[in-house]
Amino acid sequence: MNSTLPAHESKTKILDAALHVIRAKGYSATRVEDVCKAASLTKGSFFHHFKSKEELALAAAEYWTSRTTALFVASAYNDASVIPDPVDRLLAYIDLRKALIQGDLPDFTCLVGTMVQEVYGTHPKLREACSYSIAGHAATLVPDIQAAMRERGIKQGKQGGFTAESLALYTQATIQGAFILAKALQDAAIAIECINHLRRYVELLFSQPKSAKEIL
Amino acid sequence: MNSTLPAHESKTKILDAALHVIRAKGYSATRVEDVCKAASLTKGSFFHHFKSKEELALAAAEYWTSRTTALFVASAYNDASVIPDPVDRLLAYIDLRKALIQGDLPDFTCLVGTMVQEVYGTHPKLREACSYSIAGHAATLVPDIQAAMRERGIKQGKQGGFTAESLALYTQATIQGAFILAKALQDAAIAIECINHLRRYVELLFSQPKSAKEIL
DNA sequence: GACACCATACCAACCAGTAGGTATATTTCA
DNA sequence: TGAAATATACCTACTGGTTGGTATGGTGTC
Repeated sequence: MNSTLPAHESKTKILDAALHVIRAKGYSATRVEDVCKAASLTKGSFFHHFKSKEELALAAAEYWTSRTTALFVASAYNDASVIPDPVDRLLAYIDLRKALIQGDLPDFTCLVGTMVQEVYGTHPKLREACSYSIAGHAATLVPDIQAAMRERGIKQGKQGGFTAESLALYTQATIQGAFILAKALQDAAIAIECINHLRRYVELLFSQPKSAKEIL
Repeated sequence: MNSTLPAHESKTKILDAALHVIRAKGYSATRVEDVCKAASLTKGSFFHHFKSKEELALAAAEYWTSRTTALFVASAYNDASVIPDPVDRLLAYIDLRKALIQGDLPDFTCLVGTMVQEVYGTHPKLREACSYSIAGHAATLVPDIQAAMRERGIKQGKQGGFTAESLALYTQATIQGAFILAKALQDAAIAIECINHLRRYVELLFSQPKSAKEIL
């Protein structure tokens, strides 16, 4: 899987173009010529680098995964030596997600979240790649959530309680949903407000160790 | 706008078919023949009832809006004479949303949430219809949220606080995002877990009037 | 001169929409 | 009343533009 380090500049240009076009129009509606035009290349070049449109989408999903992973790794939100409290690390992650909401919708929305809605029932490999991207990213939050739960004396439970994994996935669900509302209402501000609610939830969950036990 | 009461059975059959097919494959990838086949009709009949594919989608969005509105009106979750406490009404709504998650993904996911991701940048009228559906539904929650905030002494504020409208939209974002995760992970259970978190958030928000003032 | 890279020209399949027909209600009016 | 006129509902067959993918040929580079 060397597609995480694209060798050729043209291939990277195609992938970057795909990221933008697919996020703007969805997977089915993007024509490979749209991508070519956005990359300032022709179909000859495109099909030299990619066997098919679906393979492009697959590569784009992997490219997206590596790009976003690098972005979050570069940030220090989950570095315990910088932010000692796991709850603060979680909140820093949420603040980072909020800060990333800038520019036009195709610039900050999620490629795989957009694609998976169209392909989950028809393109198993693509669905798998999107799933891997989302679940993999969520998994990076689990250690901090577990540490936070341990510190605050919240135990993983099924009956009324919650697991660290489910909270991690919930953050992603909220963010994906925030993007949908932003697209529907054509307003990035609503996405930010949604993330503010997510932040408040995390604060409430981990800020009241005593009463939390009773309620949860 | 009499499309909320479709006169002809065939037209209704086409709309029902469209609801299912679009939720399964997305808007762009659904061919009108897919819809025709699902409705056991032919294209001739289809284009007799609808001018174009886009007009079908528009009608489907309106149909969806009226159908879902009727469903939630029929339920008593927001009837103050049945459930006196506004917080309990909110929680009853959330429980209802959870209970509706049954069957296959195309059966319980949201038509307009699926469509808007594909069309927000290319089909203004469709985007508008989707936006109307989501925002309109969210608006039905606002009175109960306002009542709950009033009772619990939570004031609408920008600085650190939140508005009833933003919380209403947040519930919808969470649910939409839960559907995305369910599609990605091919598992309805994850959607239910997300809604459990949403429920917990609402509980936490409105269950601690004293400490809430400090935190918020 | 061989190979990677990229362009132009082209093809075959697909698909939204049309043409034109039949059958059955519904309305009009002698 | 009942037959002609009209409108509605639905069908089969076709078309024309689109689009994913190919064939082929050129150009730079090792």
